[in-house]
Amino acid sequence: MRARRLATPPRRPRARRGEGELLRGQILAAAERLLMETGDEEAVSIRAVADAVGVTPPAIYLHFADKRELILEVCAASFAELDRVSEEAAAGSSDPVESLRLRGRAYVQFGIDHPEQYRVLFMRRPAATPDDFDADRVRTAACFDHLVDAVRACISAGALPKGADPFVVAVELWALVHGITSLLISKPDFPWPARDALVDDLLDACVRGLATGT
Amino acid sequence: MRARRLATPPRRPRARRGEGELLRGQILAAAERLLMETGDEEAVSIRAVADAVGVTPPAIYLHFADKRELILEVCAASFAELDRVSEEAAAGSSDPVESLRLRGRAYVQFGIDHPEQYRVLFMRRPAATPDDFDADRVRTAACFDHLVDAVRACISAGALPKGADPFVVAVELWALVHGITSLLISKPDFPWPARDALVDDLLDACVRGLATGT
DNA sequence: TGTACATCAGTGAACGCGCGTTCACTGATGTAC
DNA sequence: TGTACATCAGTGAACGCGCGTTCACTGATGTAC
Repeated sequence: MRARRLATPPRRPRARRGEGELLRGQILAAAERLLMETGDEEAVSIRAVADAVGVTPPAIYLHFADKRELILEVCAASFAELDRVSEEAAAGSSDPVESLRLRGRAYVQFGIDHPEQYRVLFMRRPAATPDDFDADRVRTAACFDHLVDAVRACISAGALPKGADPFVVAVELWALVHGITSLLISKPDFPWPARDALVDDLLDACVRGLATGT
Repeated sequence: MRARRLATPPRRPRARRGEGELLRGQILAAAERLLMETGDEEAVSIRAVADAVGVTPPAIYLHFADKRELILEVCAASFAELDRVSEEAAAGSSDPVESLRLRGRAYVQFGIDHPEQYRVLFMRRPAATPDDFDADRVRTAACFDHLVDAVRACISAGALPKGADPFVVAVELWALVHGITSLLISKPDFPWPARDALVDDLLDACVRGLATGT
């Protein structure tokens, strides 16, 4: 999809001296807003962001080295947000398995609410440059670690076998909720069963199955 | 990623009269090969395909209305291939649960072997036009129906409860293997546990859990 | 057996597009004296 | 209190790129007479 250009983009008044950093925040906000509104990473071009802020394209380069850096920063914010809503939801119950359910639901809900961010975070081709990879890995791990902790809590509570590897179980649960989330995003017209029930049923079945495993 | 252009693309000899259809097949083959080699849908441009075949870009339009139609046809072939390898693998055991395991493994293996095709089929933004959607839905369903049948076999064999809805269970199992497959593709550098064991464990846990469900 | 002709299978050049990025510049604003 | 000046926060125009697609054409090939 190509971006539509405004005939006369409204011009933002130039920042006063010492307030140049204001633009940086506005660029990030505009980039995220474009991602939400267009639902298309391709539409978030340097020119489109500049238009949205009311500034000329070269002004972007006063605050970001290149396009990669801009997108990366937007992703970092989304990662933080996903981690935040997951933690918040998980705090909704003191029962570790119920907490895991809530966490799973929140994860899927984040994907539904921010499909293009989710796509960039988890469904994109891995970046070509090592720099991107490092940043990606660190952030994935940060978010993932909380899930591993949640699995440990289930093991401690006896809902999962004492001998279970928390990391492996976390990977399995991640794959599970990611599978639901990404399919909902990619195939919105498929006749899906009720979403929350799907998440709950599958998580429950998995936890039960792992609990009774060989 | 931008495609590199060859300085002097080798020229394909013109087909003889009545053999114009040969080019169609060569175009499809080249498009699929480009998808495999570059691992990037963006690299499969009309010009790149034409270069690969040894023909000029307008020649493509003698056989395909536009780019969309060309990509769609490549996808259809991949869908058929995925269905074929799944069925073949599933035939490897007469035990319905073991058969399901084999099917799951084959599905994941297909994704690993054809990451860019898998991405186009299952991880892409849903197409904007109704035409694309229809074709997509039909093909998804064709492949999906075999999974529903496999679930029915498990129910008949008593491995899953008599009251289970085969469609819902199939959706859950699809989400499960898709989750593993798509994460392996998107995050190849994540420290994944052994792949086949992951698929088997998760599928088994899920089937056990569903069997002992409320 | 020869030749005019229709057709098939393409070619070559160009269209307008949006993209990321660079470069030389400008004009308002605060500050030193 | 006034003014020269450095600096900050941008602008305007252009670069070369690859893209999908269109259009007028051409040259080999088979066929009808």
